[in-house]
Order: sequence, then C-alpha cells, then structure tokens
Amino acid sequence: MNKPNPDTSNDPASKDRLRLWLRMLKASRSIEAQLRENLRVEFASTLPRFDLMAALCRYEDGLKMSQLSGVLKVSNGNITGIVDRLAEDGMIVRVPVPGDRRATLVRMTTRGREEFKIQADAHEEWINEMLIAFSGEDACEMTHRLEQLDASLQEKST
Amino acid sequence: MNKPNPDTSNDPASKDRLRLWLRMLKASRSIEAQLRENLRVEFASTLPRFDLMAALCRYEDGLKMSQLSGVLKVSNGNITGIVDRLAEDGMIVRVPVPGDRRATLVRMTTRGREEFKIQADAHEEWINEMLIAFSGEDACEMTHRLEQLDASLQEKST
DNA sequence: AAAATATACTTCACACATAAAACATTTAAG
DNA sequence: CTTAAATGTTTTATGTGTGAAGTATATTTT
Repeated sequence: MNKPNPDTSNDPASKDRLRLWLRMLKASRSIEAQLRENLRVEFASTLPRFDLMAALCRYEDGLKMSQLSGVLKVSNGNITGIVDRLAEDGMIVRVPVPGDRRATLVRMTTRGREEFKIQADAHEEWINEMLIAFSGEDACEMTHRLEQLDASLQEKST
Repeated sequence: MNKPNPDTSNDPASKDRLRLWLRMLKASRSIEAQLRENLRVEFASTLPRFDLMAALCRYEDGLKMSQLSGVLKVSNGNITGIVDRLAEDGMIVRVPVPGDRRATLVRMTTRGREEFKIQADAHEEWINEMLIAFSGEDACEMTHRLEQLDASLQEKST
C-alpha cells in the first residue's frame, strides 16, 4: 500500500522536476494569457498573427507557406488560415513563386511592417513590465539555463 | 533614424527580459507539444482532459462547473465541452446539486480514477525524462525563481 | 515519355479556446 | 410578492490547433 510507482521512485529528483514543469507551465500560460488579452484589446489581433508577422519580418524576401510552418512549428493547415486572415487585413500578401506553381511566397506589406513595428514595441514593453521581477542579470542566467534545457530536448528528439 | 523606442530604451534590461520570455515560451511549447503527442498516442487523450481530471482528483467531493473553470483558469463555455466528452467516455459524472437546480457537480468515476492514476504516473515519468538536464537542486532553484515571478505577476493583476 | 513518388498547399473533421449572448434559477429589493 | 439583480451553465460565433485526406504540380524512375 502507498507504494510509489517504481519508474519514478528510482529517481528522487523526479518530483522536483515535475514541480518545476508545473511552475513553468503556470508562468508561461499566465504571461501568454496577458499578451493575448493585450493584443486583442489594443490591436484587435492575436498571438498567432503576431508570431507569424514576427517571423515574416525577419525575412525581407518573404517565406513560403511550408517555411512558415517550419519556423513557427505549427501544422501546414493551420498556417493557411492565419495567412488567409492576415492577407484579408492587408498585412501580408501571397506572391506566386516563378518556376513552381505549387508554392506561394508570403511577404509583409508596407502597411503590415508599419503596423507590426508598433505592436512589437508595445509587446516588448508589456514583457518588460511583466518580468520586472527579474533583473537583467537574473534574466540572462535563466535564459542560459533554458538554453541548456532546449539543447537537451533537441538531443532526445534527434 | 534607428532611434530605439523611448519606452524600452529607458530600461537596458528590457531586451534581456524579452529574450528570457522567448526562451521560456519556446521551452514550454516544446514540452507541451511532446506531452500532447504522448497523451494522444499512449492514451488517446489530450492535455485539457488530463488537466481537468488532475484538478478533479484533488477534490474527492467533486467540483462545480464554475469551480473547475476557476481552478483551470479557462472559460466556462470551454469547460462544458471538455466535461461533455470526458463524461461520454465514463471518466467523470455530472451530479445535480441538491438545493440549486442551476448548478452541476462533476466527480471522477472509479474508472476515471484508475485511468488517471496510470496516466499521471506516465506523465511524471515523461517530464522526468524531458527535464533530465536539471538536477534536483537546479530544478528547485528554478522553481523558486518562477515562484517569485508568479508572485510578482499576481501583484500586478490585483 | 509514362508511371510512380515526392512536394506544396488546402480542405476536412475534430478538439480547444475565448467573449458575448442566451437561458434557467436563485436571491435581493422595493 | 413581484420585479430586479445576481449566479450557474450552455450556446454561439470566431480563431486557433492537430492529423489525415485531397489536389495540384514537380521530380524521379523505369
């Protein structure tokens, strides 16, 4: 009775790691929820739209649908819908790729770039306020640890 | 030209905090995606279902819909759908609340409790493997920092 | 060059997620 | 006691998110 599961009882750190994950999940959900709310209220937009524009802004020449899907790590079908709506709003355009009629290039419009600049500045300021509990140094150290985690996660999936 | 936004240029730590957030988001999305995949493949289930059962298991007497909504911090309407599907699968039951015909109490079934126990053990082991890059001590320290963040976030929203 | 494969994207069926409106019931006010 | 306000839940409209199937076009094999 009350015997812990053998798999996890082997590793006394298991509970500590679980606690860490639950904390991490709570913190990131909480921040994400606030960002979504801010984007909705201030810019009538959403996080996926913001993320997609952020990705596109890093590539002056635009990205193909499948590249967007890879960069944002969401499914192909999902990208279709987000691009549809952003295109309707005139933030981005679909451009045919010469020499390959299957593919579509997606590029920011001038209006999209202007609008994104405003949103990105606000976004940085929101984050700055929410993470005010971390000094610059604290933040760098946490980032470093999370980079190690990321490296370790990539290893496993390879 | 090239003048940084005045709001954020005031605080030199702003960029460090933004980097931290992007890392945190990447890490938690990556872990969440793996958990979702595991739940789907191993148990034909989802993270929202798992979360709801986890919440319910902490309350032997069950929870009302609105309490579930509060504990899980998702909208009322959302809870309705997840409860519908879990009830269809016999994991939980809706029980009328005597004296208040508006409310419904939701409780785990015996089968639900058995099934959740299996899933929760697997879940802990998945997390243990994914966070293997952190020693028990590292994990505790990170948890501590995230708790500080959480406290700071709660403050602002109050 | 015809047939098999691979690639790029969209569509589909489903499960979440939200805010807002609708509905039912209870409680409070006058 | 009857209306008004508050509470508890569901419904609706919309926007993600997924995996799998479908369509169109390119590429490779034979």
